Amino acid sequence: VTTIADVAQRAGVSISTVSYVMSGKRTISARTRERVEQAIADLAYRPHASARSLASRMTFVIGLQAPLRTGVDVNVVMEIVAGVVRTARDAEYDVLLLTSDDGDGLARAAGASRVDGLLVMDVESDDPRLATLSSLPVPTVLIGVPGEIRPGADAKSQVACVDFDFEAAGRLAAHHLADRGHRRVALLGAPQSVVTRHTSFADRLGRGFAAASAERGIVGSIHPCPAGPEAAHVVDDLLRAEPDVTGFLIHNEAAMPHLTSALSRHTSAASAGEAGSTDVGIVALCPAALAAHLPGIDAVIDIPAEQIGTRAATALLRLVSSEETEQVGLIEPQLTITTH
Amino acid sequence: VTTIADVAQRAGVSISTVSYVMSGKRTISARTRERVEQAIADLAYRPHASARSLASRMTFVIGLQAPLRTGVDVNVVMEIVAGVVRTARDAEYDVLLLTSDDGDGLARAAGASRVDGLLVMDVESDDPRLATLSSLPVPTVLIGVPGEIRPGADAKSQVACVDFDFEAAGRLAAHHLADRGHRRVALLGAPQSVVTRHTSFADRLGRGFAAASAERGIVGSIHPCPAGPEAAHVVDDLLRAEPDVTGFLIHNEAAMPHLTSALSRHTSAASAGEAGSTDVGIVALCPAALAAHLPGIDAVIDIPAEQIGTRAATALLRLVSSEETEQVGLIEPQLTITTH
DNA sequence: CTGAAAGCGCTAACAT
DNA sequence: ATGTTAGCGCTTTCAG
Repeated sequence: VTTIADVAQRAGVSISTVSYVMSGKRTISARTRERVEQAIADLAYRPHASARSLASRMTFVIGLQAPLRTGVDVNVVMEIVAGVVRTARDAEYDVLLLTSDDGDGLARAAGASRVDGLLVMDVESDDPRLATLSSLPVPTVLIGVPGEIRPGADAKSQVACVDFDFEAAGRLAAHHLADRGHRRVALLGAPQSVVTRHTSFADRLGRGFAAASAERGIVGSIHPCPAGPEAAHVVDDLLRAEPDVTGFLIHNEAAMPHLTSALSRHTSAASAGEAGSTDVGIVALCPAALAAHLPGIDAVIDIPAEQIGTRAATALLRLVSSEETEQVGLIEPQLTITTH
Repeated sequence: VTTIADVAQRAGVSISTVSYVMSGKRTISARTRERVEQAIADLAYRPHASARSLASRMTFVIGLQAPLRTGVDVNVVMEIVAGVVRTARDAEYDVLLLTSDDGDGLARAAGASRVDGLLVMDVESDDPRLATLSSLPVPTVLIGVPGEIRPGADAKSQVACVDFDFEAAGRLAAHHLADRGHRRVALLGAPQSVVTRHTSFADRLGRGFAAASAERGIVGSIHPCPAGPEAAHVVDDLLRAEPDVTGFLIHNEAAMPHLTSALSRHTSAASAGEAGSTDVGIVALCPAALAAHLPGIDAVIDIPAEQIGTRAATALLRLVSSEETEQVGLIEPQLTITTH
């Protein structure tokens, strides 16, 4: 409960001097600075955040709207959040956590001047929040790329966004599988609910995968997968209906272990029958750490989750300081061959 | 950027009247109230959070320190966080997200009067933060139970805490296995790092499991498990060294599928040898949703993660309003027999 | 039942 | 290089 006045008194200076030594916004003689800093330390003084923000019109807080549903992608969400928080902290910012199901959380936080900027995760291709966002009094960065925004489109009035380039990842995987000689490939992806909502990343991944398959003249199909062991049924059904599908891109954290084991089950069954003829290829799209020990995977496309958070937060902090920033920041996918 | 003065002017009343209609702290005539509310709606007025908090000395924000590491327990952490945020929102509070690796985040947030209260997750048995906490200018609730605190101990000056009763869960599981006739039981638990840190829940779970095993005259051993497929090795090694261990309590989200499949592998191998003689029992300790589809599990002890968050937040909000609250709130475990 | 006015603790002109 | 002071937008006495 010590105020700037207490510090000023103890240091024998005016309160503005104290303020200025803290902000560095004007030159202070070494001697006074020293005395003030001493007083601050002695009193363990902490400026009152609300007072500061009322006077300066800066809160040093950013809002982050995250999907706190359980199920898919928890690891990725958590790492992105961690990246955001870390980056914010490095810039002396704190993070206010909002959830996707808190309808007007964004408007509330921004309207009450509780935050200097907003980060929105879990974007959908045709996201209804987009309209609202542009009318908010603070800058916003999306983590995800809504449908209306295409890299290269005339960038006026677009909301800034940052994300992993799922479309490129889909293409990369399809090309890799085609290169390996697979003629029929399948994307085992996000749960139906995610697809139905047109969650941005699922749409983009599918689009890239389909486009590259077509381009290479191979047949690519897309199959939503539920979380947990049920995912194995999708594999079973698929391979029963279309036994000649040999290339797979799997992208579903919660189903990953079940997908790989179901696939390897089929592989060994098949090679037991006619040895050597089965040559299944599996590309996993997930955080590298998660894929590291999964058996049966031929290649991994890493989702650098924390980096996504870092990059988004960095972009937002630039906007907050009214600096320029990329309109669409896509993180390029990288495919790593797994050696067993 | 509309202020309370704008509203007052439009409604033809004084500033204080506007303030009072919003707070309900004094009786207002129906007519004035109506006009003011109309003006508020017309102008889409939002009180400035900092101004309000500077004047009222309340921020309507609580701080939540969460472990954003990836790996163990991500689902549980996320659900707890979701419970906290939801509960806070229902009471018109927002949540400031701090991370465990942000050393003085708690002191900073509290010292700068950025929050009205603090929620601390990821407590260790002998947590160094405890000393600091009691000196902070805001009330605090721990999610987890540090070693010094025992239910029933003289409750002065203790920090309030809320958690799932892991000790009781350990006991419950051991008793269940003993009831089923298992004479040697094993706890396949958290990774080594968590145990080494003396994370509160791991300590308590092990303590309860060991105590109840002793009480029932059966042999109980405890085995940390790494996340991912390596967890299977722990099972293999254990069963090679001690083939007569037949009862298992498994508690490690990230290893769960690998543990169950490793165990069932051994089970079927054994029963192939001498049919009928093998009678393995597995109790899973994890969110019920996660265990729902896992094969080979005989019983589940649910970790009601969201409820933990809800209860902790509720306790904190009571403290913030200077109401009384439980010193130690332990959520009782419940064992459910799984029917396949 | 309603107004006027004194702060809340700080920043940023405006002085010197 | 430092001090003085007018607000920032709101809550809450104090005064009708």
